Amino acid sequence: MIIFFIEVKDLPESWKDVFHRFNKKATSSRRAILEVFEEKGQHLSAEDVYEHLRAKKKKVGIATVYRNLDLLLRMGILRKVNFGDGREHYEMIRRAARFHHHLICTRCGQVVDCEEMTQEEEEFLQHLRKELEQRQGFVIHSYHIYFYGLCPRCR
Amino acid sequence: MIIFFIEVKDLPESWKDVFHRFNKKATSSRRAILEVFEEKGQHLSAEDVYEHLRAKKKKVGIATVYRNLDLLLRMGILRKVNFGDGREHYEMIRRAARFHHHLICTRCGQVVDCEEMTQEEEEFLQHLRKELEQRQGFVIHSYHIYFYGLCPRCR
DNA sequence: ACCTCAATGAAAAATATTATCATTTTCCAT
DNA sequence: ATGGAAAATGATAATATTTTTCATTGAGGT
Ligand SMILES: [Mn+2]
Ligand SMILES: [Mn+2]
Ligand SMILES: [Zn+2]
Ligand SMILES: [Zn+2]
Repeated sequence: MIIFFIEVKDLPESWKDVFHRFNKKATSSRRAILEVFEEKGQHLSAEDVYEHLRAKKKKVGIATVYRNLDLLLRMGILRKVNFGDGREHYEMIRRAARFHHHLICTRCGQVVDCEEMTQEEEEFLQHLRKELEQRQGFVIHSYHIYFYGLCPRCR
Repeated sequence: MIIFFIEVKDLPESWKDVFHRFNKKATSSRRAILEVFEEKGQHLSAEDVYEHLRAKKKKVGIATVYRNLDLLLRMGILRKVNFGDGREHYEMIRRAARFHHHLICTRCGQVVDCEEMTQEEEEFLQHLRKELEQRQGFVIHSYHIYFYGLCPRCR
């Protein structure tokens, strides 16, 4: 019985292994931050994360939030997105979820994820990427497309 | 003779007309800022512009630089680009120059313009844009592709 | 259980951007 | 050209965001 209890408690936390792989400690702050992203979704600023943590009665200093957002970024767990509102936002990169772009309303700031990508689109971007790698001598790890316009309510 | 002189002096300054069209005054600060972009090229931060102005002995307050970068942005003369370095950069949108994307080295921060776009690429992006407009109900005015990776020296 | 060093919190500092307001400049009507 | 209204500017203060500092805490290996 006790063994069973331990198992179900530890199983969802393969984050522990991820941190270990990076020689980083799986601290409660780090887990709590990841939990916020898993529960509260995308496009969170440092302040957003900080507020969500407070709401959950998990006290984490704002400096620690910044430090760990940067760490998770370097670990490839988060990616940084910029919507031109003067602060950085982060979202989780899930292997499960499709890669996506962003559609931004330049009037009200609304952000929409563009998830569906056709096979054709996928191929095209791979092609463009290869071409750029050759032309510029870069190794390209990722890309990000932002579309700007007016949302249904603002147009 | 005099008429000729006036003509060649005023001709390059159709900026005057542009400002007039927007009911904005063609002040010396604004012209000086545009001159910096014409001479010093792309990817300038507010501070960069400010420094270039000082170097040219043209004294413009930093607040005025910020105000006018924003104005030129709204007028569609500049576009804002973000390379994840904590400050906003601006570059001129020239009808003459080709639209371009950016390739960013995530280690050293180097930024490369990707200018050449094939007919195929152009068509593809128009297609994607149309599709998104339908699907999301947005009107899309522009887009921007960022590629991230390692530059030849950092790879 | 102990020990070491990474991680953290609180606060100060550094950066970047925006707001305020008195003064100056532009530009339009005379 | 001159005068005047209104916009634009400069200096500075204020705000917002992110980073640094450093004493204390806690994670994880032994
Ligand atoms: Mn997203
Ligand atoms: Mn560019
Ligand atoms: Zn909108
Ligand atoms: Zn590099």
